[in-house]
Amino acid sequence: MNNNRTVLLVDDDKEIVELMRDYLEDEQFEVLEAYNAVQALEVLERNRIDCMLLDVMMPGQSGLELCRHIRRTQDTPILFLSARDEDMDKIRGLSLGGDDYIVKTATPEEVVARIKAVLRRYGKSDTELKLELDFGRLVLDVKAHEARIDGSPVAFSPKEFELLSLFAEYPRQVFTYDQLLQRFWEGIGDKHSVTVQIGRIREKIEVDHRKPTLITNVWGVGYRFEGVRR
Amino acid sequence: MNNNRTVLLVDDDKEIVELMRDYLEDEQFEVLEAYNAVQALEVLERNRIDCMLLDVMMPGQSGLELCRHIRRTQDTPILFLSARDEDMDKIRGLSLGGDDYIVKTATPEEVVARIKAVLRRYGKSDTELKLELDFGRLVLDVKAHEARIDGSPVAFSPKEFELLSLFAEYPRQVFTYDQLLQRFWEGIGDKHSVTVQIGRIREKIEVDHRKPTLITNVWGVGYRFEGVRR
DNA sequence: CCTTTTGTTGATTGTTTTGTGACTTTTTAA
DNA sequence: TTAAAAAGTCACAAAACAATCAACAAAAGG
Repeated sequence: MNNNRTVLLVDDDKEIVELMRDYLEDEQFEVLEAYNAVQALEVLERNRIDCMLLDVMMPGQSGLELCRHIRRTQDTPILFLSARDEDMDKIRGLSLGGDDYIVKTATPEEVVARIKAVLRRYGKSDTELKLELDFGRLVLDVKAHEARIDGSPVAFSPKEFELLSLFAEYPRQVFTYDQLLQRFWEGIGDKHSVTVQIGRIREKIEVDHRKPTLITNVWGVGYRFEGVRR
Repeated sequence: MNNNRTVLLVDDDKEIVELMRDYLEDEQFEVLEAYNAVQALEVLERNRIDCMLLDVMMPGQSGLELCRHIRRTQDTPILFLSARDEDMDKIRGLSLGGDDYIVKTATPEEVVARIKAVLRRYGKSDTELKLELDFGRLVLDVKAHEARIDGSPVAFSPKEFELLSLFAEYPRQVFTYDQLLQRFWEGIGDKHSVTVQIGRIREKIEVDHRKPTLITNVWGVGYRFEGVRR
């Protein structure tokens, strides 16, 4: 009897599947495979899985449809795998609190780390989730809606705090202007608004806000949070 | 004489109740059952329970109403059982630190584990044992429904006292307008009511009610109690 | 039945936030 | 090296928000 966590890999690229399987099995995961949506559904009928790694852009848009189907029938965390950032909007519409998404350029180590993170988060309840995000100099107390720099509280506006929380929840992940606009400006708005908002956050959290090290800009793409959880 | 923990199961689906009862009795829990809100209230009148497992979506919205009633009369940890994620907002408004939330796809083993976790957490907290909340200048005697400022009793209206007690029980935690409306105004009502009520409490507990230090506002979010337990 | 207490609503005032435009600086690539 | 594009800064005005006072309605108590 195997008591390990089971992960279902769904990707039409066999090489990727095999690569990921090796990594995951090294980490004591039980791995199931599927190369298209139909196969995935078959596997899902016969097996109980803990988490699914899903390529969104398989032939025939079927990745998204598969996801929709799963969302209707069960509540399994999904890790979306996507080559392009543009699909993000669609994915966001389908994803739930336990989900995550990864760009294909990510290393297998990163993917494994994300899967572990998702499972850790999912197994726990809302109340059990760690609510203090500690990055050393910067600490976010989500429950108290408070940010502290070097121990002392610093006031953030609602939008600032929401933005910062999102960044802090997903360190080292790039958020594009479009993603941020979608999420915090209802899709309508100017890149400029993002820039200004980021600037205001930086003023408060950076040592030298002219040379930001905590929220860095990825030229032509967006922003990334560089903090490391303690 | 049975010295075990007592769990009340409330769900209109008898199968689920029976399934859960078997699992819980295997784990040496004392189990009480109810198939609707009315029955649940009857059971609650006659028995002391340690924890309640409550289906939120029973016929007639009665799950949430039942919860509201319990929250007004006693402080028992509730494990919310819900089929969908959408109910989360309402639940969050009613739940407290000790509570938890489970989706219906969870296995019985998971549910049992969660119940144990909730009881472990709940049993530890000494907040429940002490009936006097002492913040120095302000002392709340929750049982006696009495508040004292600098030793002398001050009159609070029922709503004022309930609000203040909630804040005092969970210092530094932000309560949003929505959460407060859910809990004290049956979900219907105006933000304004909250503001005014807070204003009246502040008049009584703050040194300078123009510059509140005990109940502070978190812009665009809600209120937070800043007192420190002695 | 009247008085008192308690809760809600409206109007007003003062404060905080936030998007925008003008302008500067940095980065990239030719 | 330079020009174009992207990012950053700053200040200002409009919009959103909170606090307060006062008036009103509803409930409770005698």
